[in-house]
Parts: sequence; structure tokens; C-alpha cells
Amino acid sequence: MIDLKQLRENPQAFGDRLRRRGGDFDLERILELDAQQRQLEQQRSRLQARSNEIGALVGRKIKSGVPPTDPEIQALKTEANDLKQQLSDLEPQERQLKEELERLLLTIPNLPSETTPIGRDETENVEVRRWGDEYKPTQPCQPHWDIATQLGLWEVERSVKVAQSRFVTLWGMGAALERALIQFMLDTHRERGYVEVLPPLLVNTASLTATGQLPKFAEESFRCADDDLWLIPTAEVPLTNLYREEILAAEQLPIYHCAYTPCFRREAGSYGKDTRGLIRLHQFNKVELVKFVHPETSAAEHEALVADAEFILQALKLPYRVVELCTGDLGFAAMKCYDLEVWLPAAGCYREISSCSNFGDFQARRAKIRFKGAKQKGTQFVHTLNGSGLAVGRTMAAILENYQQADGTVRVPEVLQPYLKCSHIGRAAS
RNA sequence: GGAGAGGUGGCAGAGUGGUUGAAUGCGCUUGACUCGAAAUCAAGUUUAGGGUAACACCUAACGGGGGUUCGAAUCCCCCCCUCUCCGCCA
Repeated sequence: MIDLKQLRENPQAFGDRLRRRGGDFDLERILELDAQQRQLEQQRSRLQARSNEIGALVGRKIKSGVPPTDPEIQALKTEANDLKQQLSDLEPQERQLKEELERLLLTIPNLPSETTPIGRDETENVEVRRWGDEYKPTQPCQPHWDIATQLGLWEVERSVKVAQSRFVTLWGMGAALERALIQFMLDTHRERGYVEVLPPLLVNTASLTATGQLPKFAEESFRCADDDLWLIPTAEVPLTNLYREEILAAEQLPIYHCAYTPCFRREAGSYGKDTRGLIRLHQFNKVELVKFVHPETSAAEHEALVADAEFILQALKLPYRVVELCTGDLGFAAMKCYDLEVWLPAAGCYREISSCSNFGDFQARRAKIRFKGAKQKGTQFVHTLNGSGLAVGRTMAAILENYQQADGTVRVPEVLQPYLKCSHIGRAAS
């Protein structure tokens, strides 16, 4: 949720910054509704003040022995009834305004950071740095789905039978490799200060609204219609909502969490895109990092978060680059975002494997996650950040392609060997 | 699925129509006493919106919504959630 006060105080600057995302936003209407609503609220609270006064007055008189039939009391009752009548006109009006305002506000994306590069779409994203030597195969390199099939690491057709297209079953060493990756990632993040959690995979509407997936992206999530529950599209949702409607003590910050969860996405509108392999599935595994921090530290925390995600790629010795998203490519709730893109030699290109965003107070405002210093008067919204650390299926894809040997086997990255208890994945290995 | 109990401030826990935003206890903050601490005493200690230069001040909120009343945490109706026991179940 955007900061209405900020918009009210400086509509021009606010609008200019928001429009860097591209597209148009009806801020005028919001300001108008806001002004009307506040005017009504003032009117209403004046009437209510008088009504409260009468209530107290009548109470005092009756207690002191004045009979209820006394004309003075009768006059007060008449006045109060009149006020009630006026209020019953005002209240629905105000409520309606408030609801419309709220509805509109929920559709406005976050303000991009001042430092976010301005651009129209992903072609104008800015490469920040590269790491590792790109593996340029001398002979034709196989795409990971062919490697997986040859080594018996997955089962595609049967998965379609069991579920649908865009679902896969990992098999034998494929399943083991996925599990090893998850455990390696969690162990690593835990050592680096993140508290591991294993959250619910179904969440309610309030939770999805708080992190920004609803109301705008309802068609992207799987819903259990009978229960007001949705399958999580990312662990970001349950993790961020752990602290929904809480006021934290300032000393509790920063809070770091990591979690492994499956993620479920309908991938509506991506028909024909990445139909093969592990890149785009309805269900995939991800290790997620989430931070709750003091606003003053959020920029530095963001850089550190990216470094934590990068650390996994470096440990696995997978070449990657860091790209900063431009304003036109920024996610709905993000104010600033870096993508990590891993090198996929078969396609000869980089593919997103992690997305690390700073949401500022956008999610915190929706989720009402606040903090308070010991001697501080009011409350303040925390800043929330999260990033993949990493998308596990895509990591497996990158390993298969980058680690395939001339003999067709896949070498196991050193850091995973203790988990898998072998150095190569071959045909007979499973 | 069946039966019952309950949802009040950071926590515990009173409160069945009247000046109760809410007793009391715990916790926390500040002050007094003390060389210091403990103990003791005193004061303070919810959130949101509006309003103000800043205070003051006003409004709302006792799970949510509606109703009765001059007045509701307290009475009535609907909904939600939690807990316990039984059944079922990984």
C-alpha cells in the first residue's frame, strides 16, 4: 500500500515517480475520495461528540434523581434521536467512500526507489556485475531436459497423467539431487544468520492481500474455493505474514528467516513459454529468504540479501550475473529489485534464478507490521525484503548443463558431494 | 463429523446498560529513597483516524457485522475464529 499522506502532501512528485513504471494511475480520483472522506469524517465526529455528551448528561441527571419523564430529559432525547438520524445518513456515505478508496489504493503499485534505473521493460534492465567463467561448450551442449531424460532423473509423461502438463516427477538421483540442494541451501543460510521455518503452504486471502498478490494477481494463484485458502505462490507470503498485525520491539529487528517450500503458480498467460524442462512449472521448489528491518538499514540489508543469494551460486560454482530491474520491469510491490541470472550453456543465455526485492514499507503497511522503540511515541512500519536463495529446480537445470561431462555423466558440485555421497551422476547411478 | 467452553489492553484476569478506554495483578518506563542494587512508594504505560506550528482537543475500537436504547464490553440477531472431549485419520 502506498503512503496516502505522502501522496496528499506532494501529489505532483508522487505521480511523477510512480509513472516511471509506465502506465497510468488514477491518483486524482484517490485524492478526491480522500478529501471527501475526511470532510465527512469531521462532520460525523462532531455529531457523535454531541451525541456522547447528551448520553452522559442524561445519565447524570437520572442518577441524581431527575425523573425520566422530565421535559428537559425528553428534549435531550429528542435531540439525540435527531442526531442519530443525521448520522445514519452520513455513515453509509462515509463507509462507501472509504471502501472505494481502499479498493483503489490496493491496486496502486509501490513507488520505485529513487535509485531504480528508469526504463520501459526488461530490455532496459541494468547489468550490475558478472561472476564466474561462462562455460562455452566446444561440442553441442545438451539442454538440461535431455540430460535429465538420459540419466533417468525425471518422469514427464507420467506426471501429466497424475496431474497436468507443467508438472514433473523427479526420479532417483534427480529427486536426491533436488533434496541435496534444498538442504545445502538451508544449511548455508542458517549458518549465515537466518532462522529456518517450515510454514503453511496454504494461506488465506488476508495473507495474499498483505504481500500484494491480491487483488491484482488472483488468476496467478491456485485457490481452494471452498475454504478461503490459496496455495502459496512463494514462501514470501506465509513468511511475511508471520508478523502481520504485530507491533515489534525495535530491538527485535532485524529479523531474518529462511524457508524451503514448494511453490504453486498457475502461469496463466505463459502458454508456449518454456514448455520443456524445469524452468517453468506449476509446482516448483524454492528456498526463500525474508527480512524485516529498520527503514534506515533497508538499502544495506538489500545488498546483503543479494550477497547471501549469490553465495549459493558461488558455492556451487555456477556462473551468473546480477541485473537490476528498471522501473518498467519492477514487480508490483517492489521499490527496488535485483535478479540473479544463472548461465545456461545449452541455450547460451542467462536465466533468472533469484529475485531479491526491497519492498520498503509497502507490504508492511498492507500487513500492518510495525515496530516501536522503547521511548518512542508512535509506531513505524518496518521494511520487508525477500529473495530466492535459490529457485531449486532452476539450480538443478543449471547444474546439469554446466556440469555435464564428455561421457554424458554429470559431475556433482563439491559442496553437494557430502549430501549425495557420490561425485558423479551416471546412467546406472540410481 | 458429534458435544461443550470461550474470544476484553503486552500478558493474566474483572466487569451484565450509565460519566469504563476499561478494576486488579504482572510486566515495562520515569521519579523518590539508596554509594549502588533489591525492596518500598509515587506517577505514567493501547492503537488508528481527524485536528494543531506544536500542545490541547474530537472520533472510533472489548473477535466481525447488524439491531434495541438518550446511552452497550454489558441486552437481542447473524457470522468468524480458538480451545477441550469424543469419532475419524497421516
